[in-house]
Parts: sequence; C-alpha cells; structure tokens
Amino acid sequence: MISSIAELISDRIGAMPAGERRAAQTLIANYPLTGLKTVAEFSAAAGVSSPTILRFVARLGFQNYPEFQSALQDELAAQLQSPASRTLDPGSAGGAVSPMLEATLDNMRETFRHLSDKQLADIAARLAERRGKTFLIGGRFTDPLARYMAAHLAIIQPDVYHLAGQESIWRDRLIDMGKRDVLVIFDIRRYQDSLVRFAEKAHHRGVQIILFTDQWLSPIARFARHVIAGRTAVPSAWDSSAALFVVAETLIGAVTRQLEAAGAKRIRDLESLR
Amino acid sequence: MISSIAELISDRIGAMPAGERRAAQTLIANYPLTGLKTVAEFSAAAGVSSPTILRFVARLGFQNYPEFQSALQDELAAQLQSPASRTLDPGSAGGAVSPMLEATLDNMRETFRHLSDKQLADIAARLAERRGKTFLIGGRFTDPLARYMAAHLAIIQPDVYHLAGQESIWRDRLIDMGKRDVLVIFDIRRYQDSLVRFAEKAHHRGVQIILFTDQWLSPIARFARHVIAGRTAVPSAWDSSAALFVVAETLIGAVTRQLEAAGAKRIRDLESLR
DNA sequence: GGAGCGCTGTATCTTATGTTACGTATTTTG
DNA sequence: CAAAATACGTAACATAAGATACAGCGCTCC
Repeated sequence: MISSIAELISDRIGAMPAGERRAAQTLIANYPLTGLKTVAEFSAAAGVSSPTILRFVARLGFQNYPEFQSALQDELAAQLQSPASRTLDPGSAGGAVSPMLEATLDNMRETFRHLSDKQLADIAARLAERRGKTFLIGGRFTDPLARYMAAHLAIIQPDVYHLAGQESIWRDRLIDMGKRDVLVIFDIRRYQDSLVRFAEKAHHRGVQIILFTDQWLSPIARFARHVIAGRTAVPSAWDSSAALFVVAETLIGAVTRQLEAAGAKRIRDLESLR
Repeated sequence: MISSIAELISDRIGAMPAGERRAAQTLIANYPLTGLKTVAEFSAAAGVSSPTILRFVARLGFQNYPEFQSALQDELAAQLQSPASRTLDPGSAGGAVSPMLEATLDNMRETFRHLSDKQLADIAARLAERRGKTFLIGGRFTDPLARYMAAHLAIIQPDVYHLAGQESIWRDRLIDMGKRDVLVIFDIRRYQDSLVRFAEKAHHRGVQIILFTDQWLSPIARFARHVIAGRTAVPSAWDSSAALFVVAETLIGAVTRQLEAAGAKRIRDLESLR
C-alpha cells in the first residue's frame, strides 16, 4: 500500500522519462520542501523546464500543481502533528534495508559507549601534536578508511603519508619511521599477517601505533598505544566498517579543531594553490 | 534573541489589533502550515479578510507575502533536515564527541528515510545484473568510498574497476565504456569539475550512472540514472561521508545476496587462489 | 540506416494570486 | 458626548504564477 507521496514517487520513478526522473530525484533529495515552492523554482532546482515539472506532477495522478501542493501540505501537517509517525514502524520496512541500518546504528552506539571522551581526546591530541610524521595504513577492506583519514589529515598538517601498494613498498618506509612518529593502522578480520608483521617491526622502532580494529581485536593490539575497537556485525555477508568510519571522522574533526589556528592558515594556503 | 518566526509572533502578538491577532493565533495553532497556503486560504482560516493577513505579515517585518513564505520554508527546511535539534538535550553531551555521533546517526536515519527499499533494490539489481562492466570513481574525499565499494564488488563479480589517479587516465578508460556498463560516482561538495565533465562524457556514451552525492545534489545528478542523496552536515569543519558509507555497505550487502549462488562459488574460488 | 514515436523546451496565454485604494465601522480620546 | 484616528473589509488592479500549444530533438525499433 502506498501512503505517502514519497513512496508513490519511488514506486513510479523507474517508469519515468529522464527529465521527470530528475524532478523526482530533486524532490526526494530534500523532501518535501522543493514541492512547496513554485513551479519555476522547482524546475530551476531540478534543472528542467516548467512543463516537465507539471508533467511529472500529472504522472503522479494530480490534476494540477496546486492539488499536488495541497497533498504535500496535508502530509506535512500530519507529520508535524505527530512526531511519533516519523520514527518509522518496524513493520513497514520488512525489506532488507532496515535491519542493516538498525544494526549499523547499534554498532555505532555500542562502539562509542566503549570509547571515552578522554580516550578520543588523547588520540586526537597525539595526532595533532606534530613532533614527527604520521603514517596510515589499512588492510584489504579497510585501506579506504586509511586513505579517507589521510586525505583529511594531510590537508591540515604536513608529513602525513598513506602507505599503499605492495607490502615491500611499506617495509621500505620503515626506515623513515622513528619514536616521534605515529602509525595509524586499520585492521579487522580476517587479520592480515602482512600487517601484523609490519606493525611489529614499526613497534620495535619505537613508533606509536593507533589501531582501529573490530571487537575481537587484531593481534596488532599487542603493539598498539591506542586501540579503537569498533562493532562490525551486521546482517550481511560482510563485516561493516561503518562504526570505525565514524570514529575516524570524529577524530578528524577533533584534530582539526585542535589545529584550528595553524590548520586554518594551512587550508587557506592550499586553497590559493589550487 | 528571536530566532524563529513563531517566537517573533508571540513576541508581538500583544501589540496587535484584533484582526491581526486572530491571524496570528490561527497561524500559531497549526504552525507553520497555514502560512504556506495562499493569502485567501489563510484569511478564510482566520476568519478575516486578505488585507488583514497582509498587514499582519507586514507588521512582522516582511516586505511582502512571498518573502514571509520563503522565511517559513527555510525554517521548516532547517527543522526537517536536523531532527536532532528538536530532541537533543544539551546537558548530557558536554564533550565534543557526542554531538558528532548524534549528528551522524541523525544523518543516517534521514538519509534512509529519503531512500525507499525499492530504490535500493533497483540499484542493487542493476549492479548485480552483469551485462557489462562496473566502474567506480570518487572525488577528492570520496574516492576512498569508491575504493571500498570496488574492493567488495570485485570479489563477488568480475569486471569491476576502480578508476584512480590522474584525470587523463580515467578519460582514456571511457573508450571501454558503453551502454551496457554502469558507472558509480561519489561526489559531494565541493563538486569537482573534472568529475562532472567525466560523467557527462560517460553519459553521452550511454553509460548508466549511479550517483552518491549530498543533499544539495552534485550537478552530475543531471546525468544520473539513480541518485542517492546522503546527509553530510555534522558539527565539524568537514562534511561527513558516513551516511553514504552506510548506504554503500547496504548496497554491497544487497548485491551480494542477489549474487549468492554465483558469488559464493566465486568467493570459494578466490579463497583457494590465495 | 531510416521512419516513427516520445520526450523536452520555448513561447504564449490564461488564471488566480497578491497588492492597493478607498469607504465604512469601530474604538479611543479630549 | 463628540470628534478624530485607527482598523477593517470590499472591490478593482497589476503581477506573477500555472497551463497549454507547438516545434525540435533524440531515441528506439524495424
């Protein structure tokens, strides 16, 4: 059964021509606000012409544009009056989406529950104090997380390096690492031997290791100065790195805040270089 | 300090003549819906004449009725986009961590609220049906997401390619792309011209584009067959890609499920190769 | 490769919305 | 109690909004 206009749209969006689909996507993207504006504004936002908007509305079954707007307003009114209806009832979902989202949200809450503010502040402080270099590395599936963090950190401070490619390539970088340096490692099951060996060698050189891992803890935890254990279980064939991703973003934000003064100048300098 | 229009009204309602006060009360009674309707409807609801409504609006400091409506819409937009502001208790948080987590969780809920099961299923089906090749590419900060998704998809099906490095390198890959192929693009603010140009060219070659973007929609949405608009606002200097990350994981899970039979065999084959 | 169909945008028209002018009613003040 | 000022509604107006007709373009299918 189709109750809301949003559902109606996503039900029929597949059978729409390109222009009307753009209209639909624009409306859904910030629903329902765009639909409350004038046809001209709607069409401009979607990058199509006014008649396309009107055809789109007609395809949804409305006689004219005002009727469509009234329907949106009624829906909005119902929504605003009972905020409860916004927290979606579990029954309606049914599909494969909701369980995945719910599990992910739970994972994040759990991950942060086991993570004190102080711990995060300590790690952020360590990343922000620029005595030495910062290296980041990840495993097979978590390497993108290392890249993501490196991409941000490299903007607000110098000497940030993402270790990529062949194992032999990282190993050679060990020569540059010392006790003033920090190594951020992402490693979740199944833990990679190559990463463990690398971590061990770095540890022996006095490098401080910050480890992002799952709740079962990678063997690298043994060498790590700081360990962040994220929940990874979701109803999927794969483990989820989403909780670790959010921790990474939180740290990026915290480090940025600490380097505000120096960082802001650096960002301006970078902008002017582009 | 007066922030919302509702506060503004209740601040001045005492100094209003009878007719305008009725208008004010009617608006407050089911705020802000009545204000989004036409002057005629508003006046009918309040039991006064149209000019009274206009005088009421003028007294609030607006130049004309449309300006008043725009202000209401903006307010509504802010409210709908961050449900957090409606529930959040300032006391519990304190530290810098919790607001970030809360915002991220809200972003995810909001993102999925605008994303129907059917839409996700359609995209997953498109990714799972292996008529052609699958290409993934991302912007400056979102490229890791493309990598993450590519790393998973490449395991369960052949012909998955992540486009990395120089722009000139991707462009050369265009020659391999046709209408049977799918291009997954991640692009959030600030949108990259190079990516837009690339998307346009791919689109002209008939490639189906699946776009991950933010709620303001990258210009690439114009060329995209499917658009996923994730919420990115967090209390940080950076935008958050976490919501898009979770959508990506959800899709990976869905595609994996669809390819279960074929995929399981492929995974076993890969395992035996390691 | 060609013919047909369908989609989209430009330009025009019509509708209805917001706005203003003015006369009447009501309230307030001297 | 009278007179003035303010508030309100009716009606006419101008403007901007939505609707439509039509032509061009791209796409699909034969």
